Amino acid sequence: MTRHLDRLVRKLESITRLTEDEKQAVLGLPITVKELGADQDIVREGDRPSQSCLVLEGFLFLYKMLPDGGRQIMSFHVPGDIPDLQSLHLTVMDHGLTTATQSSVGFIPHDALRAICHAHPVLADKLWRDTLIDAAIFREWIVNVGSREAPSRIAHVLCEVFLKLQAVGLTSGNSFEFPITQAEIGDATGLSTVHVNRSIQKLRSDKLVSLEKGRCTIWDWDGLKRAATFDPTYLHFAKAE
Amino acid sequence: MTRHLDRLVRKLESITRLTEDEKQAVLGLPITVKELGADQDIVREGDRPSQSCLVLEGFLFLYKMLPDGGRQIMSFHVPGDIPDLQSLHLTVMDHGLTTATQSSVGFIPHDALRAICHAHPVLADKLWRDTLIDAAIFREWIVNVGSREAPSRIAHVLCEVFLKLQAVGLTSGNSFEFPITQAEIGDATGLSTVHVNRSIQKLRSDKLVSLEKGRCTIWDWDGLKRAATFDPTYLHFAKAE
DNA sequence: CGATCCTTTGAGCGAACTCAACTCGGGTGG
DNA sequence: CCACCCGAGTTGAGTTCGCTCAAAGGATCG
Repeated sequence: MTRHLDRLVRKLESITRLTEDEKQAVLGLPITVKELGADQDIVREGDRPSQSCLVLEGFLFLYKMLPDGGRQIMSFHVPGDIPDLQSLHLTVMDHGLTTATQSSVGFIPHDALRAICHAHPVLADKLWRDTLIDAAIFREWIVNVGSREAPSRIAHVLCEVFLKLQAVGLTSGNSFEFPITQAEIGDATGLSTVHVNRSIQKLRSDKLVSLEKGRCTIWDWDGLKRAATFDPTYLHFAKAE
Repeated sequence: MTRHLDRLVRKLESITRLTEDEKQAVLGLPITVKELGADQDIVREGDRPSQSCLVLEGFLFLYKMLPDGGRQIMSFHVPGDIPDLQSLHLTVMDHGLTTATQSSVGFIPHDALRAICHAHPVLADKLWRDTLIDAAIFREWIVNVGSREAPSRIAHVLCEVFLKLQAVGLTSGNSFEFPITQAEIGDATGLSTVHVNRSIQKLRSDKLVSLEKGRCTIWDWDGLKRAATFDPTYLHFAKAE
């Protein structure tokens, strides 16, 4: 239990400060752990879940299906994230949540979250902050798909995932696991699979990054940031504020 | 004072239920009203505001400037909205907030908001919900700029603004004030001004909507929704849940 | 009654799309 | 053990949606 909730504590400490008391409260949350394969829906559009999902291992993403059969991915989630914490106060899911890879997730009942929030109002503010950072990421994604060229969009996603993983200690040097297919990258950036492929080749030939066998290695962080016009302010890490 | 805060009460009642007690608490918030012309920045990227802004009259939008001089608008805001409520828990602004038109706005100190949240934990949850709905709107905008064709993107924005205005009683029949320039619509949808113009002509010739002299009239709501692939679920109105 | 901002139109260009085929690697079963 | 299959990545060619550049009409206002 505690071992799993450590992931959440670490994530929260990357975006805020927790008192010892709050830390204990988080570690005391009830959690049910579940192993899932790739491409498993955790919640679907229209669901009314009574629990939220803490990522323990693997990659998840939020998405909406389009009438024409297309799919728009709206965020990637890594261990420590609670991708559907919002369902605590929004009854009906307006999007789906799926595993991109084999994953381990923990479910925390809404009742327990509500209880902890009312018992620790300042901790509630910090969970609120977490959802506000998710919102800030959505805003940045609007910029990404709305105004950047194809290679920049992809570079931006890579910068973001790298920093999110680094914040919870899941990078090794300049590289990290990134088992996301080019089709998924396309759904996240509003590009066709073919164009994603050619754009990645561009990033590769510019010696910025390599992306193969489910692993991403950043050869030139400054160059990648520049290509992405990436500014990490929107991630609102604690150490930056 | 109370007269101004009525706007906020009405907005909150469109997305949640307020007890009499909570209503009184909201109406008791301190507020400083200010009249602003068009194109006035209220907060800028990098600011650390100590108050949030309640829209009383007019249109506001959130935006980010791009290195190339471009601008991405990430949301439009109408009376009753608190576009920067998030600054309550995110120290540094990662975007700007500007008036699109002559506007009247009220400023509410963060201290007062924090106090009301800790005194009324359930009301705090409802304000949290409000920010979560904003996040849901950002998600839908990712879909909008990421996967829809030009006329659909514009139609979608019109559907959204119409329902948001209707929820606070600011539509008259099938029409509403929409004093947003085509250049701004372009910045919001990731399209060039020229292409916005041609796309609006398409919507017009399809007899869906007219858009002139700062007013939008919807001739065929179902057709417009269809063109936009608009599903209002993401707005999370109280009556729908 | 210019000045200015917004909208509209025309024409050529380019980024990204679609369709289609081929490669490569890992798994599975005969 | 190899043949096959399937999913993911890659490549080529033609097309299209939306862009840029440029300029001409309205509308509104001092």
